[in-house]
Amino acid sequence: MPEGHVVHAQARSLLRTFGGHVVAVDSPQGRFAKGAKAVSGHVLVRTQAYGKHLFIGFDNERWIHVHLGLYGKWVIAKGPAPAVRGEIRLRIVSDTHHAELRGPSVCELLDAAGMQTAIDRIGPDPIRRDADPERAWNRLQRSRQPVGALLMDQSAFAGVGNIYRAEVLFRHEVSPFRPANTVDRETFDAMWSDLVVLMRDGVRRRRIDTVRDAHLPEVMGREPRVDRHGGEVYVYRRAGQPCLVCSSEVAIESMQGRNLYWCPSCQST
DNA sequence: GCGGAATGAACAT
DNA sequence: TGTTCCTTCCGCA
Repeated sequence: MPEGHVVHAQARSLLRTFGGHVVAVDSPQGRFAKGAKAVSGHVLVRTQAYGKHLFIGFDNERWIHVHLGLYGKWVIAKGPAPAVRGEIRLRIVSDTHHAELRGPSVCELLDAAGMQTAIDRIGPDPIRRDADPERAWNRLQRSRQPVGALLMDQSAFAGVGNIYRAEVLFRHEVSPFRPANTVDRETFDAMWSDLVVLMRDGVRRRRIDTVRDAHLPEVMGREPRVDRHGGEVYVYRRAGQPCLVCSSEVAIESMQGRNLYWCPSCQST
């Protein structure tokens, strides 16, 4: 159930754990049996994260492409793999460690060309050093969609999910309903730079903290309010509670099937 | 123990 | 706009 920062952290973790090692790969659940067989016994040589997409590369030029969706989960641990419990789509085992993947929305085998095709569909990712923010700016300028919807579009802002969307809009006092093409360059630049900082920080901490650095003096010194997702936030999942800055009630509304949280007072335009 | 919701996105209608 | 994928966790009996 991750946004992009978790996927990047997992990519690093998988590389640190299995990189350079021959691994046994299987699919106890059976749904990825063919793909697993194609890479099992090979060396896991690299991993890549683009937005919420994870790619695991092997020494036979094959990649496993994983997208966790809403439910997917990795468990990476030391020691031999335990007896199979539940539905394990993909399992990676080395002499010293094992990893189990459950519930992903995507787990497929790709060759180099297939991987490139997949990457081409993904927009710039603020966590990646090679991200080109101009691509995001171009999308923003050309879209009349609400900016709150465009921020969730993975071909425009890769890796941004419901929490980062809500929080970055709050931090820049932008209404989620403002048409994307009315956001000026200065505001976009500020939001992009902020996403770079917040999301990279998320990779390190493995959680989303947007209040931690107290970007607004009004919130300094307040009691931390840690959401059960494991981070400290301004508006995400705080509907009905007072805004940490102005004390108005945080609002909630469904936007394109997802719960959107914002402060109608701080983010009036 | 049960129901609902959840950091997502493709697909049908 | 609604359904589906399919897992985990939480709040509430």
